[in-house]
Amino acid sequence: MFDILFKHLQKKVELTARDREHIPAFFEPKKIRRRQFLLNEGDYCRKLNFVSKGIIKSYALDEKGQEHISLLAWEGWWASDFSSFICEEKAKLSIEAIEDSELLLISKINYEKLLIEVPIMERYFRILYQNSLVTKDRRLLSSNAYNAEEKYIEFIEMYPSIAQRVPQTLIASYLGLTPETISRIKKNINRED
Amino acid sequence: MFDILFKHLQKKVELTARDREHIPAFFEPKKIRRRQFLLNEGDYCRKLNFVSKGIIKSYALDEKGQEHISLLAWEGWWASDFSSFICEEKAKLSIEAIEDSELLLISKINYEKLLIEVPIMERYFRILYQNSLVTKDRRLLSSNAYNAEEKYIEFIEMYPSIAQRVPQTLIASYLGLTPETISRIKKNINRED
DNA sequence: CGTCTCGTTGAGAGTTTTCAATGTAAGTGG
DNA sequence: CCACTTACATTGAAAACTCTCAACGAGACG
Repeated sequence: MFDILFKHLQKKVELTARDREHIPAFFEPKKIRRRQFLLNEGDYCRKLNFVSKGIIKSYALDEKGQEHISLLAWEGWWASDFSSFICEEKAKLSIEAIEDSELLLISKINYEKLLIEVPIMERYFRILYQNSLVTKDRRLLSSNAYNAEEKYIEFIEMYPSIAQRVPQTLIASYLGLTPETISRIKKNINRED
Repeated sequence: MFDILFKHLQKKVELTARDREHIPAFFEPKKIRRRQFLLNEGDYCRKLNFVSKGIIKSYALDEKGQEHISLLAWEGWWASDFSSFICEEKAKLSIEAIEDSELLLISKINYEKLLIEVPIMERYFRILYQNSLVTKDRRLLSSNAYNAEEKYIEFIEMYPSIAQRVPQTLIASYLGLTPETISRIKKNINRED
C-alpha cells in the first residue's frame, strides 16, 4: 500500500531509507467501497487523503442539488477539501468513491508533524502544490476560454484512461457541462472523422 | 520596498532578524510603467515576480486574439507564468503592468538557493501555494457552476477595491465574460435595488 | 423480469456572445 | 488651450451556444 505512495513521492523528491521507515507511521490506511463517502458536506475535513487504488470524486452541490465536480482523483492523487482542511472551516465539498478504493489518510496533526520531522516532505508538498497550481491554471483557462467541444477534447487528450473509467456524466460535471452536451459533442466529433 | 515583502511573508511564517538580513540579496528590484511587459508569450519565464506596488495582469491570447486573464496581482501578490517557470517551457502567458508598478524579482537559481539557505522560505512557499490552491478551487467552482451575474457579484464582493482600480473590461476577461455582459449585469443589479 | 444507471435524441427556452453604433472621459501633440 | 485620438462603457438586435425537459433505449445487476 505504501509502495504507491513512495513511488509517487519519489517522482518529486529523493527519499532516504530512514525517510521510508518514518513515513508510514503518520498515515492510516483505509478501504472504502463504491459510493461510500470519505467526507460529507458540512463536516470538517480533518485528513488529507492519498488514493493508492481506485477513483474518488470530490464535488460541491449547488442550490438546485446539482453536482459540480472539483476533482477526480485516482492512484497517486490526493483528494481532500483543502479549504476545509487548511482553514478548519466546514467542508463545502463531499468526497465519494466512484470505485472501490484504497487510501492512506493523514490527520492535520500528523501532517504538521511529518513536515517537521521529515523535512523532505515539506519540499514534497511544496512541489506537489506547485504542480497542482499549474494544472488548475490550465483548467481555469480552458473553463473560461474554451467552448464545450474544446473543453471535452482537452479532457480526453489529457486523461484518456480516466475518460474510459468513469461515466460521462462525471466528465460533464467536471467540465461544467451537461451530459447531453457531451453526448452531442461526441456525435459531432465522430461525424467529422 | 522589502517592507511589503516582509510584511507579506510574516503573515504566513515567522522571520528571524537573520532571515530578514539574508532574504533581500536573492531579489532584484524592478520598476515598470503602465503597459510595459514583464513577460511576453513565447519567452521563458525565468523569474518569480512579487508585486510591491501597482497592479499586474497575466493573460493568454486565444486564436482570435482575445485576452483571457489568468491572474490579477497587486501589492503582496506574486505574478508569473508558473508553468513556464517550473517546467522551463515557453510561456503561454504574457504579463503586463496595468498601473506603474514596483516589483521584486527572483530568478530560478536564486529561488532554489533561497529555499535551501533560508529554510523557512520552503515553508512559506508551501503555505502560499496551499492558499493559492484554495483560491483557485473556489474560482474554478464559480466558473463552472455560476452564471454571469453570480460570478460578477462574487468577484465584486471578494475584491471590492480592485473592482474600482481596474477597467471592467479586465474584470470581464478575468471572469470569462464579455464587457457587454458585465455592463448589462450592472444595469440589472441597479434596477433591482 | 423489474429496476437502476447511463447514454442518446429532439424541441424549445434561456443565456451569453457577436457585431455595430453611440457616448463619454482622459490623454496627447500642436 | 483646442483638436484629435484612444480607451472604455453602454445599448440594441440578431446569432450562437448550451441547457432543460421529456422520451426512449441499452446494459448491468439482483
